[in-house]
Amino acid sequence: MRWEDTCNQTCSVARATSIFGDRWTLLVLRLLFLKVTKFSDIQQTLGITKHRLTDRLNRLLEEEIVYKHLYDETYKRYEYRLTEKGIDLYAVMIVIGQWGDKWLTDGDGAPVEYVHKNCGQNANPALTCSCCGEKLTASSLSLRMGSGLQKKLENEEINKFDEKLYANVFGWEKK
Amino acid sequence: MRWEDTCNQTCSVARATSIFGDRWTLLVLRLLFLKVTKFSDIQQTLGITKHRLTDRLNRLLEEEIVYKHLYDETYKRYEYRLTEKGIDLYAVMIVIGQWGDKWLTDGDGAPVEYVHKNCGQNANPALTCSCCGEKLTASSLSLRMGSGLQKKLENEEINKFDEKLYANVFGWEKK
DNA sequence: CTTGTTAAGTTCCATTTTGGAACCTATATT
DNA sequence: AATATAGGTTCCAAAATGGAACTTAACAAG
Repeated sequence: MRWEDTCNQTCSVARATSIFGDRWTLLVLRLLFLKVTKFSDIQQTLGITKHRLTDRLNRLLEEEIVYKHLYDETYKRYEYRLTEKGIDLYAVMIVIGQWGDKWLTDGDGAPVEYVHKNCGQNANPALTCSCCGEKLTASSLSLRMGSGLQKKLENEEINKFDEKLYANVFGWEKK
Repeated sequence: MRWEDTCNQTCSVARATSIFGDRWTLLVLRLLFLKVTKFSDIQQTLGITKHRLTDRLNRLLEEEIVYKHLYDETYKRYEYRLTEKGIDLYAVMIVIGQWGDKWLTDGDGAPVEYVHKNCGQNANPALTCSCCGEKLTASSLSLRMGSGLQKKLENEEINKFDEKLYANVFGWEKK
């Protein structure tokens, strides 16, 4: 499988990764959340080359993760803003940042802290179970087949890589 | 700035992204969480070439996100297992998967669901404030400087890209 | 009206990364 | 002695990336 075929996988992590799991894209998205939205500002803040940035922004436009918004009528200049789909990636940014804060700061502590506006405290965002509210850890979750996979199985839309993966996850016999 | 210099940024998202924000690495990590841990199984499940996989696994070994575990004494075969640092990335996987479930499944629903072992229900993992327990959204958080950034400022360890970024985030004047 | 400036690209070309296929090595099986 | 298998490594072509120069549309200054 070539990299560009990962978007055809059934797994949601793979499909999402096929969009932003490459060089620069996550860093661009991070800047959009931080309100660095103009082409030249993004380019200078990252030090990325212009054509690379053009490429990444076009991909995000295609995927409707960002849209162009006219911010200067006279010069016809556009900034890149997150759509609802894009804003929904905030959890991804937060969680990646939390992991970096914990494991990559050499004991200096987080460079930036998140304050929860509603309660005024350091939010210290954590993943919890929507049902019982408990904090989730890797060992507290188990997997089961969802409707998306069932439908694909019925319609035989499962490719050989999917098959190999889910054979392992759900213990199907391998040929 | 070249891609390989992103690891020198102050921002935790940038530092984390410099490790797994490239082609294949997130997909490899996902398989390790799904207990696909042998070199050839990972290679065949992804369809990645062997030397590319070798490269990615070596990087994860260097970063101490995975370690090698002897699983076959006679053949001297090793599998790749997540360290504590690696297991801590489970939140990243879950959140990326959740986003994919919501935006990339064409209405078919999630291929895989998470069951919370403790309460037996569909976990539907959500980011919440550790202080008050409320669900967090992009608009409910604000940023403030943390000790990591303060120390770097005192020691003048801020590069020009950091400076440009934090000038924007915290409203410092630009030259 | 000519020159200059700025944001946002595009083009060209060299360098780096990735993909495909063949080859290598240690261990065990036939 | 030949074959199989996991886990690589090597070689080379193809694709992605980086650096620098060029382009375009809009206006501003002299």
